[in-house]
Amino acid sequence: MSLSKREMILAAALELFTERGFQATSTALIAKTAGVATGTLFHHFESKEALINQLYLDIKLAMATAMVPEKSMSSLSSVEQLKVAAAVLWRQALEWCITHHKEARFFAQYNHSPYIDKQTVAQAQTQVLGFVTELIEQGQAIAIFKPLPAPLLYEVCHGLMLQTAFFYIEAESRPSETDIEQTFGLLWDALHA
Amino acid sequence: MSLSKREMILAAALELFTERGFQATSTALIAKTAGVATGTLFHHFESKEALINQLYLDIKLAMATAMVPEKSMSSLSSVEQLKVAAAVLWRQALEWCITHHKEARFFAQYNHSPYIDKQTVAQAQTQVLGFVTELIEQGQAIAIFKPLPAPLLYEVCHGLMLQTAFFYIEAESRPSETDIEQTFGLLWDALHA
Amino acid sequence: MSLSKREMILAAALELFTERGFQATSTALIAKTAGVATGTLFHHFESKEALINQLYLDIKLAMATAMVPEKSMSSLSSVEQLKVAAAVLWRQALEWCITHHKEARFFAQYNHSPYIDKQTVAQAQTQVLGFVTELIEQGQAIAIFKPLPAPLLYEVCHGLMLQTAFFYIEAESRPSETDIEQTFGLLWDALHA
Amino acid sequence: MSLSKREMILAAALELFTERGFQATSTALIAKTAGVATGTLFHHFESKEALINQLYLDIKLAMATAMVPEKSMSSLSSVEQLKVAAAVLWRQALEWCITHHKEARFFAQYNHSPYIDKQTVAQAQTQVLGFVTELIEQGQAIAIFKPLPAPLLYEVCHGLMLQTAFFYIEAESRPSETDIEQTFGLLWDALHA
DNA sequence: CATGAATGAGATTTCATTCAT
DNA sequence: AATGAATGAAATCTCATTCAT
Repeated sequence: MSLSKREMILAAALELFTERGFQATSTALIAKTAGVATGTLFHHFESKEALINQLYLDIKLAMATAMVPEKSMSSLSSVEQLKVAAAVLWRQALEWCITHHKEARFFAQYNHSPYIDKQTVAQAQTQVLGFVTELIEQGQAIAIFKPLPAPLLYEVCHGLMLQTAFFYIEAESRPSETDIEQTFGLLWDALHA
Repeated sequence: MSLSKREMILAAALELFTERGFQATSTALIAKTAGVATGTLFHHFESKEALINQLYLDIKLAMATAMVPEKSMSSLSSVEQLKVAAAVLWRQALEWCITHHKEARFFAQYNHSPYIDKQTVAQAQTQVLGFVTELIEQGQAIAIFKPLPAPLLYEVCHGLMLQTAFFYIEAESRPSETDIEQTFGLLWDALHA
Repeated sequence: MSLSKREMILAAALELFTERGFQATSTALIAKTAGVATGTLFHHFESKEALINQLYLDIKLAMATAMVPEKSMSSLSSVEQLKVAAAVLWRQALEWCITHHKEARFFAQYNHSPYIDKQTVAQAQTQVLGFVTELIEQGQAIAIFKPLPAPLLYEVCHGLMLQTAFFYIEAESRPSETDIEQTFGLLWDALHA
Repeated sequence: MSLSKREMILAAALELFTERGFQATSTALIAKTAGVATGTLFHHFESKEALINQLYLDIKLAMATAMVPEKSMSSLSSVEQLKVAAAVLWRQALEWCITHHKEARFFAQYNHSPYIDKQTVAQAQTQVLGFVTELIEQGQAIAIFKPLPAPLLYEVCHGLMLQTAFFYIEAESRPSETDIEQTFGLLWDALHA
């Protein structure tokens, strides 16, 4: 068996939650799809909600791993450096979303859903995607980003990226090179002081 | 009684859906909160889903009424005119959201929820908030907005506004005059070619 | 329909709880036996526990009604009066138990069970069977009963009666006149100073 | 490790069964509390029911050992001898219950519970506590005890003792010397012809 | 002896909706 | 229009027990 039962449950849940929604997916169906007994699901996850929260963290982590910059964001001191770093993150995020259809749809649907604990969201924001906040604060430090609250700008970045990715996924098309540059412009211009 | 039973049901549903979520709110609780019998709810609305869709339309309409410009957007030909018109819409929308707490939370939660029919969303977008799309197309016509797909830009406008409003609501604070201008900048700069 | 659905549920629950035990009786079986839908049970009783507590109170009340003395116990001043009153209660209680098989078994099984709230037991003891406590205190007032705590003596009365009734029920026999007198002796002699 | 795993399982079961009830205590919880794996419990006991029956027997045996008279009860021929012997048993039983809190609660709860086999109860009554029945029959032989069925009187002894012990345990107090004598009077007077 | 992941039948409870009054 | 008792399918979660390691 290449995947552990736990992993098969998570995979089945991702598939079903994005295609049918959280409430419309029964735990029995998840278990059946994963090829395990219903009890097994509850052996690995305390509840259906615990399962979706774990899924959220796992996916955020996978996305962050795909985006993660090699150098710390706190050493960027020129506008050019910052813009290049931001553009790289934007491209990585968009491309990951496009090659990870289900995961992107999952975010689009569950990013602000009541099923995900605020605690889980906060954990993802600070621990997993902390480098985005770092970049924002760095940009504000050298006064090229608008002096709005950093958490608001973080949400703006996140929201714009997801909206853009979701737009192409829904349209079942892919952004061209130009689209990527243009849509990055949405973000950069929005942030720029 | 100043409010009809139908109106009391809608008010109770708004309160409960935003505070507890759609699924966590039973029709029995809505009826009890509204002070009517369970059967009465189904006299006025065909189903629980019909109820939330009606609520969505009602609220969108109320918000649009508060924002609605006096002149058509299609007659704007200069950058200045467009920017002023857009700024007015931004301010009106934000202020309405801040004085209509529950309604704003409702949008933040249900704007992309599976409980709202795509048909209802489309109806709101074209009939009720058509002037926003008009403004976007006008701006693209005179080449001051980025030449990205108009529906994508519509979503960007909507998303940024809700995110901003929700940020202040969650923080239980109010945006200052400067905040309003600065956050409008997020939108305007994002759109600007 | 001679019995309301609520009453049919209570009757079915009494039958099944005494024959199969609380845990071994599913709510589905109770509903089926009562000839109603499962949901109906939960329309009338908040939970399975609420059902058994209600049953407990109902039965206690029925037993008390069968035993209830015409005069207040607090006016008994001579030993003879007290003994006669006590003997009458003993006989009434035993006879009620013998003509109410199921109910008596129910008490024997659930009187000190964890499924019955302490609150429910207390309510039965003070409100429903208060006259027993009255008799005990009256006997202590004229110093013919042992000066032990009244609640302890109440438990002794109750326990001896149930044990005796249960003994005959289990043996599937009935106490003779002499048995009733002799067993009353167990109680009276125990209490007597 | 001073206690074998088997003993730790029994100790955990006693604790949990008395505090939470038989059904509300899962085998997984017993194992966890005992610090062993779930499977281990089933190596030592065939089933959850076998476990509680073993516990019942162990505790009955421990109590009997603490009460056990040095001489056989069948050689008592005078009222005085009998009364002294009975009083000793009463005191021993009460004191054991008071210094063995959990065990006493266990009896109060499970003495007539459906989880304990009738066979187990019978075994305890004849083999372990046979001397009580012996004493009763001896008293009836010399006509100082009421001529009621011996098993009924055995139940009366047992019931009165447990009720008394439980009363003090619940009240979190201890019986004084006088209380012990007075409560022994409850039993002796009840039995006395 | 010991482990603990896996099982799957079964339990309680919920809830949108209907309909006789 | 208004009521609220009744429905019964379906959902989540539990748990005693097994067995491969």
